[in-house]
Amino acid sequence: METVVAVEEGEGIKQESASEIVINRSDSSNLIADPVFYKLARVVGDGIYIPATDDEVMKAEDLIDHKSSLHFVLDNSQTAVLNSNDDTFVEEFMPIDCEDLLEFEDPSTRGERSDAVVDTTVDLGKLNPRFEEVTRSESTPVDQSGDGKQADPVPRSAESEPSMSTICSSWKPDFSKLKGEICLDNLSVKELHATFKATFGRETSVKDKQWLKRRISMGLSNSCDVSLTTFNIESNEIEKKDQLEDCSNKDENRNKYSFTGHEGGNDGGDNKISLGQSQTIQMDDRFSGISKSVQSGEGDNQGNKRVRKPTRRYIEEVSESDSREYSGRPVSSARSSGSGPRTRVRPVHNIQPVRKPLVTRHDSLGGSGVEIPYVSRIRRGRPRENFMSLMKFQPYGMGMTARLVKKAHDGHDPQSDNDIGNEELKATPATGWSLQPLIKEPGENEEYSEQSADLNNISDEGQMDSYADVDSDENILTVPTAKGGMRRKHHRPWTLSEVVKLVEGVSRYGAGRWSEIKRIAFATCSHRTSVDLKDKWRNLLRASFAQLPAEKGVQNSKKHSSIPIPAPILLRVRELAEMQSQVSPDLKAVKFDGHSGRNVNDIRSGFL
DNA sequence: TTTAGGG
DNA sequence: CCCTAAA
Repeated sequence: METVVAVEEGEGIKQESASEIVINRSDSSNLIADPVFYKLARVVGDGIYIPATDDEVMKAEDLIDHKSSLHFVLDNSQTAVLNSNDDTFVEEFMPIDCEDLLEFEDPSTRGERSDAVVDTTVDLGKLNPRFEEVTRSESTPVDQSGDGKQADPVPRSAESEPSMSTICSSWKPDFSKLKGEICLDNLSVKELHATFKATFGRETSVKDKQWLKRRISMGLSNSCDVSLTTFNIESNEIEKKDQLEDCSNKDENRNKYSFTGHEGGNDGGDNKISLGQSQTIQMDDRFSGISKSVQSGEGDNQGNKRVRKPTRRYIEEVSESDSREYSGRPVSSARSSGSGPRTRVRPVHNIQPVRKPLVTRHDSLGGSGVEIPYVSRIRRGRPRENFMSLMKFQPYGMGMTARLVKKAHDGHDPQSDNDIGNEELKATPATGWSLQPLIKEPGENEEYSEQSADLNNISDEGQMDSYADVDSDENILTVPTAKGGMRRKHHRPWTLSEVVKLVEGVSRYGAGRWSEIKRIAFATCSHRTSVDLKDKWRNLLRASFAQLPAEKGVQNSKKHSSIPIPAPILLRVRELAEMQSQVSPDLKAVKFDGHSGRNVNDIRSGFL
């Protein structure tokens, strides 16, 4: 039932294309759902997984299509199984206190999930490639006895999962509130690119509309912790490339991704994205920071041997090994383990820990594309709330993985690996002081936590927000822009997913409870202070009332350089504002022209 | 410390 | 985004 698609690469990471795609399919045919789990990743010499690039993902998808007409089954109730990996992951990597979340949880939805929700999972592979496989492969070599047994329908990886899903399952964003529909289908490739960028904070060169749409929809649906997201493809099949064109032609207009979910129901907020013709993707999404309660100090001992934290030594080695350029794969002690790259999978952590002492980062601000030296960060503001808890579990900043994700635009660039490396270097001073375990100094701690946060982001489909993450940190300096102006380094554009999280947060807690929202929804985003949220909300409000009337281009104003915010989001913003009486009188005038078919009141029905 | 606003 | 005032 689980299929791992891996692209293996030679050690020289740079030799990008020398990779082969390996598909291991272990099937336990007995599983009812027979869900197919695809994970796509590149395995480098050390056995380290590198997140697949967009291109790779595409290739893999094609490959999959051809090879077997696997149909992605959706039905049934194997949810737990599929999610298990994610949960496990979360358990270990996202040790955030869940209490707050629970607080808002609707009791009625609790515990219902098992029967009500059916997350059949079809991981298209692009979803969260690396974490999953890493996680599971470590404990269970693919296709081994554990999984294959009939007696045990549930993959071993599921062992420790239940708790999480139970606890947090109900905590999902309700996209139901996004009444508008996101008509990705109407967008041109170019527009899709813009949206893609807005969503993930990075660009892509993929021209495939279908792919872009899917990707974007996924990105929208899950904000940070994608690891928890599962998609359901009800149509049985995922249309592949052949269809690419068809889709664009036939369903150009009617094919829309719409968020319609219903919160109170059984699914407790599962969201569905209707793909128009025949596909329905169900997203089991939750607020970014969800995590299971992590009280046990170790949190990962019980039953999971899956993930191990990198040893300090490892980290040190890595950092020492290269101060020049990140080759893409840490030297890693892992190497010594020796078995074939494919068989031995190193814990994700190994990948990232690299706090490379590199010193520059490519900055695209202002379009000048300059290399900017990294400066040690100065802690600013408040981001620190959840850090302790985070650090507790992942002292070494495993979050790096996230960075591994290529932000590469589309993977064509042979150098992408390097680029990534550079980005990763970012906050680490050349001195390497950051190597020391957390608990050092405020600044450092923060960094670690940020990394953790990054992890979450990545998980989803691989790389959303990766760009943003990289960019974050404390680059307080200003950067020269092409135009000659000086721009603040700090500004990190809001990604669509962040916006969505914000909106969700406001819907739950209400505008004004910024700190709450920050804590919960942005727990994993160390940047974005409550003030930032507030400011962003202010902007959203303005934007929503300004642009809605036109209700036109979802993201047309290209001139505004800033990321376009999809109309549906703005709509939601407006609704929330209205219901919360945040609307200023003058703006109100505009709003009553009757668009919203839905009553604003039900927006929060499940909450407050 | 967190909010609300102004810059 | 930043800064500041007010709570």
